Amino acid sequence: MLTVSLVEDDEDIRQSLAILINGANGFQCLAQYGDCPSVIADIQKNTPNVLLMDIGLPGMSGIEGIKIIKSMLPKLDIIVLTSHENDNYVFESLCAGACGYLIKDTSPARLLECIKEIYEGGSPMSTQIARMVVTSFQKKTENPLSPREMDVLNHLCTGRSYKIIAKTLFISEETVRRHIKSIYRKLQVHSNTEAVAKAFRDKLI
Amino acid sequence: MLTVSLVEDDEDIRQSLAILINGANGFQCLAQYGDCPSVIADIQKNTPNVLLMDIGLPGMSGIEGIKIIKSMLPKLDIIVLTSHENDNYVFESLCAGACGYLIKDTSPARLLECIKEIYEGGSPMSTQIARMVVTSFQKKTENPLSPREMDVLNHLCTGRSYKIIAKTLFISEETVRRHIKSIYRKLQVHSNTEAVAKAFRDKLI
DNA sequence: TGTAAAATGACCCTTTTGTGGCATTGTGGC
DNA sequence: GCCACAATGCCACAAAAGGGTCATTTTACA
Repeated sequence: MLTVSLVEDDEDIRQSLAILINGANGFQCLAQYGDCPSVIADIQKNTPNVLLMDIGLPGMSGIEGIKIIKSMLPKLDIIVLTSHENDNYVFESLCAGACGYLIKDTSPARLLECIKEIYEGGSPMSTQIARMVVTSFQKKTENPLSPREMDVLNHLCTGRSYKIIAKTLFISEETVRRHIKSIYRKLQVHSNTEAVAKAFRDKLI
Repeated sequence: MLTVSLVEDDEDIRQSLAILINGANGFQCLAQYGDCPSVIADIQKNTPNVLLMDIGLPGMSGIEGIKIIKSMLPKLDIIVLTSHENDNYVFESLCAGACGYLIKDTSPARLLECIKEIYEGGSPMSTQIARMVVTSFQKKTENPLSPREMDVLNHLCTGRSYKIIAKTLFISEETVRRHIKSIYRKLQVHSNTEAVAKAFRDKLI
């Protein structure tokens, strides 16, 4: 028996979901919650196989809730079920620890299938959402830095000093310094840490 | 008419795929290649809507090939079609620029569906592969750094000097220095750039 | 209640960085 | 051939960071 708990502030939707789950063969709705604090208080006593949660909740945001729940039960599979296919919500939910992301117009049959999928180690999401995720994975094709500057930047990321970088690349320390100045100008930063952080955020490395 | 080109070293498989695609309504196989150099040489003259490629190719690896092709045609949709569901291949392919990842036992009907999906802005992949991608997205739940150390690290990532961090956090510069020493010890690094790089790689921030 | 970890602060000294300006050589595109 | 840009190099000085060693207070947990 696959147990599912629900977090959803809309009474009607919550009831419908519970009926759907309890009516399906092999599924059982373990608990229902209307907000984050209640699920956080109860989830360790009543742990379901899968948690289905809305993120547009009153009070504490669902994203925050996911983070807290995940810190308590790292292995719990959480599916976000929301009405908006907004980019930020998708990324924030997945970063926070959700493993699946569905929009509310998902058909009942597909919803049950997704619950089964996540339980079996999958990550159900629409193919459009998968594209968002994959795209954010990929390195930038337009890179303002020259190949040599990338060399220097890569060495910088491993914590090497200018002196060591110079030796490694067979150039003088002054040239390393020159490349770094150029990197700072192009990335619009003013220190090595900021350059490294920007390089990671912009997916240059 | 949706045009598809193939990169696959196995003559038989390539022929079967071409027959499948040409036989389907609304699909056309534009070109076939047996290795990366040939597709790289020809793809700009004969650009398909979707490129279906194996990555276990003789000579230049498919991953390298994808990088080069993507740098020439950033908007081309590439589906990796491979026999192994190996973690590294998945990540490397997606990082290199592939938008879909299918294993070779995908049914002909599903394959056509996937080609259509990627063309329509989706990212076809199995739900297990989606899980790998999503997992690699998520922040670490075990974080060796204390909350205060995380504060300092976050400021470090924005390129702030110890002096500024001290002012912002209402502590002395010496305490900032102390936290940083502690961060270095825990992350086993010896410079600010290395700490920032490790924090990003370990998904602490 | 004791102990460990977190958070705070200080001093000293060496090394590294950031920034300013200046200059040469090669390479690819128009 | 000219121009932009990448890549190379040098000097000097102020600011920042790294690595020691020292210490106190609070908090959390067994």
